[in-house]
Amino acid sequence: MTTQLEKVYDPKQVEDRWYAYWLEKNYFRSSPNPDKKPYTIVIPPPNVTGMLTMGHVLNNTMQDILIRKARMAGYEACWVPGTDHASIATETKVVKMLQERGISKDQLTRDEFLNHAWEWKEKFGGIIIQQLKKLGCSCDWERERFTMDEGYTRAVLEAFVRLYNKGLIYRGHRMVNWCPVSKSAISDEEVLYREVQGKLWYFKYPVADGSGEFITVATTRPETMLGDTAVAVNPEDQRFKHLIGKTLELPLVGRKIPVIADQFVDPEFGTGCVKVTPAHDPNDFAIGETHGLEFINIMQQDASLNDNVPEQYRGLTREAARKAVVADLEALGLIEKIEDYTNKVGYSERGNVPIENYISEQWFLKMTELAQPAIEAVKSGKIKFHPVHWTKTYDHWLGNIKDWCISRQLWWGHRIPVWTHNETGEIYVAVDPPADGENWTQDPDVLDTWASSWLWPFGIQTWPEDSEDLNYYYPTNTLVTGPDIIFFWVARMIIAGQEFLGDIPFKDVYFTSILRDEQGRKFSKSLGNSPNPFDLFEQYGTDAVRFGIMLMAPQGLDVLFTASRLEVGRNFMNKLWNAARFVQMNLEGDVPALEEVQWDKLALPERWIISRLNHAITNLNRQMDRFRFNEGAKVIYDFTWNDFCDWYIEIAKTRFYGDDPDQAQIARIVAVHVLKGILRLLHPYAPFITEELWQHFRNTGDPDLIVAPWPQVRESRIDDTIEADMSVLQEVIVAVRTIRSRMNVPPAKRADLVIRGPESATGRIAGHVGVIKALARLEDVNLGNDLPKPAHSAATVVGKLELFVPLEDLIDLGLERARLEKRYAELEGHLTGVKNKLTNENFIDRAPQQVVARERQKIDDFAQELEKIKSNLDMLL
RNA sequence: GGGCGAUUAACUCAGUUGGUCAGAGUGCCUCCCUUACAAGGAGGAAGUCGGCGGUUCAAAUCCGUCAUCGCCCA
Repeated sequence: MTTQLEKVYDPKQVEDRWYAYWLEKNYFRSSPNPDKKPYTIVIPPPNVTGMLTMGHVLNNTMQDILIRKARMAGYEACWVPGTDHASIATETKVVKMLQERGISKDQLTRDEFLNHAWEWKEKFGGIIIQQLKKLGCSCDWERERFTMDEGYTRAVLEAFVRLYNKGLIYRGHRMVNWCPVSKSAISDEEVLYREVQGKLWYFKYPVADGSGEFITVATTRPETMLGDTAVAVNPEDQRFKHLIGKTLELPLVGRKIPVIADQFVDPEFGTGCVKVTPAHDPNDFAIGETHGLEFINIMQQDASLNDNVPEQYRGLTREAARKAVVADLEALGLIEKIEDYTNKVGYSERGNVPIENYISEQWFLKMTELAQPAIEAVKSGKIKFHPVHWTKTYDHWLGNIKDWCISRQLWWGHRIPVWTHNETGEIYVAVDPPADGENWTQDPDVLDTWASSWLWPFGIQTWPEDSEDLNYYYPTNTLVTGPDIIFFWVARMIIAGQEFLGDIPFKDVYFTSILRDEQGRKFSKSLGNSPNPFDLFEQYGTDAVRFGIMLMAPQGLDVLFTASRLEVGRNFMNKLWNAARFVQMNLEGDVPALEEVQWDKLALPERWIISRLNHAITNLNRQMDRFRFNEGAKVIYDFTWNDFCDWYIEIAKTRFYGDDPDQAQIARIVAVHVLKGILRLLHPYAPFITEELWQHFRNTGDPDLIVAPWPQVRESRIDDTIEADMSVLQEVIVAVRTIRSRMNVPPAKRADLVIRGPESATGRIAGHVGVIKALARLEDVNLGNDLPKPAHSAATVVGKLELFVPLEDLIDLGLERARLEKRYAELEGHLTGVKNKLTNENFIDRAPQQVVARERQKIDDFAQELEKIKSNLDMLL
């Protein structure tokens, strides 16, 4: 028991101090302990260039909750942090930084560029790690990893070599998604499709037989016609059968191209004739292969036109080329019409420009075979998804998986470990370069970043070397991540775990909500609608932000985030603070543990609050076990605010200020016991304030809260009879308060109360008249079997009890009648409903006995209350 | 085109294997600066559980269908 608490909780005084203390005490540190079960989480490694967003706050708070609870519950809790190197994003930033210094990437050698990149990473990378510390994350920072660390890099290369040796990796000229900004291939998953208002241009291609006949094709991309090598029609299409096999002359280019027949062509679309550009469209690529067409690449890496087009178009951007082609065809009278057309265009996720379909030589990973164990792992329930519906999305993707393009034409990343002999052309694939390096040339490409982060759950350990850590911590327990990377990362990690370790990487996957603003728009940099977490920490306190966002994150739905909703969190922290402050004000010296008090000395309210506490522990455990972070927060909130503050503390006041020192001491013991229980339960959600308060209440020998034991449920302390009795007491108090309020009795005025009812009912509350008096602000309270209704009194019914509050001349008969009539009408409604049920023979026959009995009981209760209300109503007339 | 999800009070959400008078927070109304907290306390009003149909003794809950909104895939 140290110094008095301030009147208002001030997070700034508290947060950094405790974080530093925990670090100093090494509480986040984990090492294999054979006496404990491990509980492991690997952080979804944020981008090394990244800054903390509200999405990170949501996601990492959940991980911290899980890990802190596990630590308290006696697991060897280990949360491994780290960052990933984010090939494209980082390289883009470094290129931009160099540009600002007047350096272009082309002027630099690869090594020079990488030196700049590392320098940049050392200077700016990892800001987000510091930010996670502000959030309170209890990661084992000594285990922090970066995907381009030396050990991790070896793991990535090892994985490549193993897959290559199994024949699962191949190199080939394929059509890939090409980002003209980063001048690199990207995977299917990195392409985002957007609806674009475009045009459909109808071009006339002349038949090269001098007949003057034309074929009209429709296209959304005029500039690609410079690379056309055929026109295709459906073989069944009567309109064009006669043209199949004929030759066309491609306008502007003059190339002779055939008319071919292919089932693929949809006669309904456009004109039923399609231009075929095998080098720049995936469908046309397939047609080109079937029909042995010429593949003419007309673009350079930045999507400007190359030398395979007529001179006047060379070097034009695709946009300029489109204008030029349309204008030139127009001039030749070869445009039949132009229509408005909405289509979906693939955009590069990083470059934010339309991608090109581009043929180039790339490395691919065969996925079909690898996917099978991953499908099985989830189907069999070895890995559980929360919410479960994501399994369908997962199954569908893996069931239709295509080969993965894993090479990127970048420098920042893991360089593909393949060397070609300068003379013999021999291929060498290994983690380490060939001994006679000068005779070999290494593949210039780097691996897709996801082809390194898919190893994360074991790449952070010593893999491929075996070790105690790897064996102890793998498989990990829970992965918390966003559903937007279910394919990019989650599915691939499962594949990698099965492939390289023969075991799943984690047992549970929790998919977080996606954060949106009030209008339902995703938070994004470009919209500028994303709040800065640090402003929120400043404004509300970190605990309040953590708790508030947990409270507002629904299951499997997006979060409509508004900062003002964090007020609930702030208010709650302040409420807790003041409850603790009040308890502390009433303590005298050390408070013994609850266990040292004889149980039968505890009165109804004390037994009740302890029963409620045990309920709260049970409910919180249950909600946490099923990853209902929002429901868990609510359990703590409701128990603390409603049961503890609104009821127990108010009752404790009667003990503290009463004349029975034994009861006062018991109330102190119970209040401290419950408060410490709350602090323990809340700690994972709100680590700072709880640790601070704990230090004011800890007894000698208590550990720090972060490592204090998680509360155990004591089944024997959950007592339904006690809870039922207490709820009668509460109902009586609320009923009197309602009468007072309705009858406009001033709060300061003490009223009297007569309680009439059978001994069986009055006996249960007779010992608690003091509590009723204090909480309902009463002077005299009389209980009895056949007390008369006092004159001029308001009446109400609680169960078998009739309550009368004498109001002398204050009573407003109109108000009282209205109040009783309302209740009367309600009861009649319920009674009719129940009667209808009970006169239904089918119900009596088929519903379970208990249900029927319950309805019979209800009919009695309603009828009795109705009777009492009616008689009181009659007396008013 | 295929799939997934949502629709419950003015707003944001709970509602477990179908069975108390459908709940909470915010907001709203009334009263109160009562010796923990006005970031508070007490009380109150507020719902055709998206529509229609079905199963059942009984449906917010299960089934079908339609509507609206959102997401993913093609």
